[in-house]
Amino acid sequence: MKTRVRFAPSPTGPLHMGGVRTALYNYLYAKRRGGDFILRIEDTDSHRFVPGAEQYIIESLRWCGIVPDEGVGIGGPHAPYRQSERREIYRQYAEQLVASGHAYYAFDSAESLEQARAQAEASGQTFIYNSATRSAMCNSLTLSAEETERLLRETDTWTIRFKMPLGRTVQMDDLIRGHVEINSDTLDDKVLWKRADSLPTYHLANIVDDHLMEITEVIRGEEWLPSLPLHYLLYEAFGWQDSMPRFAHLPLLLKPVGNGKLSKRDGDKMGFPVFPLRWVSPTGEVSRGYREDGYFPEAFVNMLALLGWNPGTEQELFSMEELVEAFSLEKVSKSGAKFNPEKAKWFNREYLRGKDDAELAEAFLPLLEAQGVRADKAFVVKVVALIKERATFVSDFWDIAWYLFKAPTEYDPKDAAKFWKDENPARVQELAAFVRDFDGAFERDVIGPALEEYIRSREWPMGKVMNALRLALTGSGSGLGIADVAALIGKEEFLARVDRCCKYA
RNA sequence: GGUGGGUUCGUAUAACGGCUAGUACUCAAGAUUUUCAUUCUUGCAAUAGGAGUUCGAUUCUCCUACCCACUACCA
Repeated sequence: MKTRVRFAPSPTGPLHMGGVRTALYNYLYAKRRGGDFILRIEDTDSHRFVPGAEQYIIESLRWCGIVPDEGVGIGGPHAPYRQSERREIYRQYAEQLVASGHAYYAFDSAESLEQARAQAEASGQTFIYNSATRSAMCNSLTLSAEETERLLRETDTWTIRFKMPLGRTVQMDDLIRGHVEINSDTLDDKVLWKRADSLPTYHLANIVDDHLMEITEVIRGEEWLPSLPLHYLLYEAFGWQDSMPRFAHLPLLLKPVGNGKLSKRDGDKMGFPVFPLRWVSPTGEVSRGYREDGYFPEAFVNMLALLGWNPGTEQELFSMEELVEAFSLEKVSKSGAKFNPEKAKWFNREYLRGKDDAELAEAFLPLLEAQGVRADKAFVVKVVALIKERATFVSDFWDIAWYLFKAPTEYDPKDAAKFWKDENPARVQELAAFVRDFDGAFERDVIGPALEEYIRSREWPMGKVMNALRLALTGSGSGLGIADVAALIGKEEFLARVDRCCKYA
């Protein structure tokens, strides 16, 4: 049987990086087994629907290189893939369950449920709508057939609840957690059909769609583990247990410090993105994204892949193809993974170094333009080659190498005090004179050694003079090698900068 | 409160029940370099606690502690 997995987010806001990881693991699992990855949108909660969220999800997956084989935005043999467009499908299944005695109509008002809960709480107990209490509630099991008929006909305020069996030990198997069992008496009669918007709840829609779409493995977040027994029982009630998918519940992504799962707040507080892409909420609130923060999608994906999974080898850098090749659910860990923003940066640094100079130059060009600099592409390629080992993001380039594009107009006071003193200004001027008369090629490996040789011949202290010269050329006492700077800015600019610095002082 | 899940250096993780508990990030020190960064080398640092099974337990069992999730007509 062909492997078919799905990622089924709810469009209630931007896709969290934990969600991206779930999508990624699904994708990797499918591709490893030559199967299909399906994107299904679970928008059965009309109240929490957020405009733009679905497009955001699609765009995020695209940016990460997680390409669905079927689903919203792509289509496929099981279309539509948006649950709100499948509402007619679910109704019959919900009623089938009522007909077979696995579910029933419930007419309890929100107030009466509230009251039941309050009452239970007052006596120190928790109200559970199940075999222990359902006989005292208002539903098709307690009402006469006629009354039920009447209510169904005359009102539209009914729900369908699953009739949780009494005294069952549900035996479950999870691909990551192994065997899990639970007594059904601790579970409640979950609502399968909501009166609120005439739609199924997650549980019903999810099971029906996974069945209809021939899903073979359900890989989802750990927060779903508590509802796994209900899902098992639902498959059983439908008589679908033979084709029931296997389940894998992924560990949660936790906040970098302290306890609890990673939330949007943590990102804001600690200065890292929680979302793949920048998101502007309908109320205008902005959340930063990995893409806009300058992360390469490959780095983001690589980092995410290793948060909760390991290849069993010491390899850390993986292309998507390599991830597909190496991925297996057996190597997914059980415990939650604290996200480490520093490691995320490390991954980006590694990927930045691996990029070729022309590509990086291309990415740098717009930033130069924003700084009002017009630069020749070939020149930028040379600059990038020199600085990429010093950067984490392309956006670091300007701060690292701005002085290769324009002359400094100010000089770091501390460095100036340290280096622009004693004989040094005079020495730098003498060096400039030497450079003026220098008729060798103005290249790194020619002018560099020439300068060194001159300094040595004059028996000046190498470090002090070089730093004074650096100050003149770059405005700072630290940075790129003098030979590189000199070669890149050229003889004329070299002389002009020394001249300007001397006058400035 | 109830139910379920989890627990190896600060973090991510490795270790068929068997070497001195490995690797990466971070941090520190040293080397290299004209400075900074890079690079290289070295170092710091962990099996939550307690019983049990076993010749031997990070690994299996139980108890305790702690953490997390769920406990909606949300997903």
